[in-house]
Amino acid sequence: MGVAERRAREKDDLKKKILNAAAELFVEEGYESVSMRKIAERIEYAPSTIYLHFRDKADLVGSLCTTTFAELEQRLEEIVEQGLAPLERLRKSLRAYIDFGLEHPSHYAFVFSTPSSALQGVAAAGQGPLWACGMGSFERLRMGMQECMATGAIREADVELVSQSTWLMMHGVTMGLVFESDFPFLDRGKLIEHTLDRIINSLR
Amino acid sequence: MGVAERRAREKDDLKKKILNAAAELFVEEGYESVSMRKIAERIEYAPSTIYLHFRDKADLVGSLCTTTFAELEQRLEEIVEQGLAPLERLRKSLRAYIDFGLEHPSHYAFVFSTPSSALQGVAAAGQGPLWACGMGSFERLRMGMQECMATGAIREADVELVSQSTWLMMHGVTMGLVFESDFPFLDRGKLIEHTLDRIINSLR
Amino acid sequence: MGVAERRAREKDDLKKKILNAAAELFVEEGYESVSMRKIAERIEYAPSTIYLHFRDKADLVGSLCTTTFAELEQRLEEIVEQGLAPLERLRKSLRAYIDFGLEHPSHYAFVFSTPSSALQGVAAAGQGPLWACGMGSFERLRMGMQECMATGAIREADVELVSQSTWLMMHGVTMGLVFESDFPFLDRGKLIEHTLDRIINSLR
Amino acid sequence: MGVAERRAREKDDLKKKILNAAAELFVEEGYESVSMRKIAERIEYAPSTIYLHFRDKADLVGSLCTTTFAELEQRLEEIVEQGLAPLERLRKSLRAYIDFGLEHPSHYAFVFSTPSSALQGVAAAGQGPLWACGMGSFERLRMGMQECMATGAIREADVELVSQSTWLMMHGVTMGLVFESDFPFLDRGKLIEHTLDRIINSLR
DNA sequence: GATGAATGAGCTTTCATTCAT
DNA sequence: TATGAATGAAAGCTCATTCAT
Repeated sequence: MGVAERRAREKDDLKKKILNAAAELFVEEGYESVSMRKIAERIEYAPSTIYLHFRDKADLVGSLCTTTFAELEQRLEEIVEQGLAPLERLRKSLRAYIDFGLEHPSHYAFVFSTPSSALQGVAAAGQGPLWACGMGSFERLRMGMQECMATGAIREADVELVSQSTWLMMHGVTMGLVFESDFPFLDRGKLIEHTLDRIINSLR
Repeated sequence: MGVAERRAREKDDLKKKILNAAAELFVEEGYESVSMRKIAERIEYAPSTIYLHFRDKADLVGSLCTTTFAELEQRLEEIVEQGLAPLERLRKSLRAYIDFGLEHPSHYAFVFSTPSSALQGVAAAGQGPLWACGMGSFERLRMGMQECMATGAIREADVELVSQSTWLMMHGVTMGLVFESDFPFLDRGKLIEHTLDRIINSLR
Repeated sequence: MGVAERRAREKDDLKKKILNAAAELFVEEGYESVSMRKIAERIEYAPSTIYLHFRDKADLVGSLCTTTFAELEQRLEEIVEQGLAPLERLRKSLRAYIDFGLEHPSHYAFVFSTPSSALQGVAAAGQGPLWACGMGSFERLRMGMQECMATGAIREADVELVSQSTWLMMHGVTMGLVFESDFPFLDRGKLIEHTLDRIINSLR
Repeated sequence: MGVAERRAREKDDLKKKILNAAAELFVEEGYESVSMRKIAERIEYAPSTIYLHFRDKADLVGSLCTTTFAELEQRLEEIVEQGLAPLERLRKSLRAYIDFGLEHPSHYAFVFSTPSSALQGVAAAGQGPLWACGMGSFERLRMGMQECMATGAIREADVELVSQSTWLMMHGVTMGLVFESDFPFLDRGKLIEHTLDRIINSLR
């Protein structure tokens, strides 16, 4: 039994290793130029080994997104559980979103900068468009927004409109910092806080 | 002399033809699905002919981006020439930026979501990172911002900080709308205007 | 002892199970589309288990052919035992040969249309060329022929020549019907009987 | 112009070289284990070069059959033009059929021993089942048969039945000699003539 | 005796690129 | 200036096989 458990754990470890290598490569080199071979090379396994853990490339990519955003959702969940005031909770969530992106630049960039046309197979393989796996998190944003309005923390407005608009701006911050990493940005922390201020303030 | 001129003109014509064909394919199918072969086919020349005008694919694509972003700069230039009030001019410029992105989604996405490491050639070919071809436009944004502060149209602040922050948000709107084209966004026009309101208001 | 016996029986059982599964797949999909994996799947064992019973794929397929052609020989044997008149016995044997081919098309085709060079293993594995497993049956044909001549049922002639010639024609009927299964043949039964008439008559 | 002609000739030569290499390999190793790579290797070209001459594997295989049987048909045509007596012409044609097979064992064997299941692509690619390209020759056999009956050279009978039956036997001789090349056949020439005697005699 | 993990060789095909003409 | 022929590298994926457990 101990043996079976260890095996299962090892198997899972390798799966994660593959996912991480894939995410890194996707961002370093762009989705299209990442091959199963390169992933295998990076983890120093034979290409065919990957197929023991993922049905095909689409399956791998699908898993990548799912696992990635599951983690984001969990972080947001944790913030909710802290029982903060609505506006503070909103701000913390936004900040967590950006931080998540900066900590997982590969995953974030992959999900949001892979043209869906390049991923027909992935969608076909199962879960619809890539961004779909981020919907849970978006849902949370919308709820936070609603709550803020309900408690008067921010101005009343079309929740959906405000949420989408907010996400777009947040997305810009994350993508910009993740991708244009060699752009001469000012101190990132300051830049993020300043932008959060603007985003939040424009809600009042 | 007349002969030499005609030749030069013809040479230039073909170069433009190639760029146009590439741009079309680029828009229709995205960077990775554009092949030298397809470009050649579309203009009814042999693939090898392209190499008489461009060192390689990266060179071609690089030219494409430069040319295209030159257009953005020109649009912003035209807005400047309209002699509007600073704030109005700023807003028009921002809107023009987004519109430009939506009209050239492939180019925009390519410039801002292609990791430089995926393009051995483009950078090597000369002009540094891809986003560099957008620097002229960023410059204009900064100038507009400065002018608004100078005339009191917006609050005084660190121009660079405010400009970078603004660009990040603008970038989010553009990238979001360009990339997640099947996300159930509300009416795009309304969404853009609403977000512009927020961005501008948060400057006051 | 009882234990050892049971084990031996079980081992043999699995071997047969493997052969049966292989034969089924063989018939359903043809030699090249049969993979060790598919065989293993069908009997619900791990692929590697097969290697405990057969040296390699060639060995497995070799066994398959041997086993199957042993059945042909047995059928011919049974006909001999029926104690018919020589000519009638000859005809029945010929018919049995064709029927056997039509009932085991994959095996028949495999044995007679697999170039030995494609099977490094089978020959190396032991019994020489694939067709060798049909030699026993050919032997019987020759004996039947001889008997017919001895009893005056057919014209005297070079037994070997007549036997080889007969086999060639028989082989054509079998292979033709087996392989060109979508050729618009007339009623197969009639076609076979007519051809048998010609083959037999040309012996008189 | 001379240049263009030479080029066209060279191109054709290479195409034929590819086809020959393919045919050889198909028979030496069996259809399924022949790869584009192996074909390329044999003619000492890069695999990708083949694709300059054939759209894909199915196209190559299709061409192989077409060209092969075109030659057979032409040989039969030449015999018709010799203006022989019907029965003699029939016999000569049958002999030509066998000789053709023995001279092009690779092509013959390929056409008649490649399971259609292995060739879905080929059929899809165009000309239906592989044997279809031999129909022209079969047609000629039927016509010869009819003529023999009309002139009383052979017994009256169902032309289609007799033709199919004859082809089956002929096919056996050809396939047997081509494929079981290491079987201890008697002198091939004698064996063929003897069998032809039997086939022809059984028509009277 | 049986297995799961892993591998290496192989497959068809596409692509950017070169070079003699 | 323009081309056609050719190439080498790479892609995703499958398979027979091995080996430690």
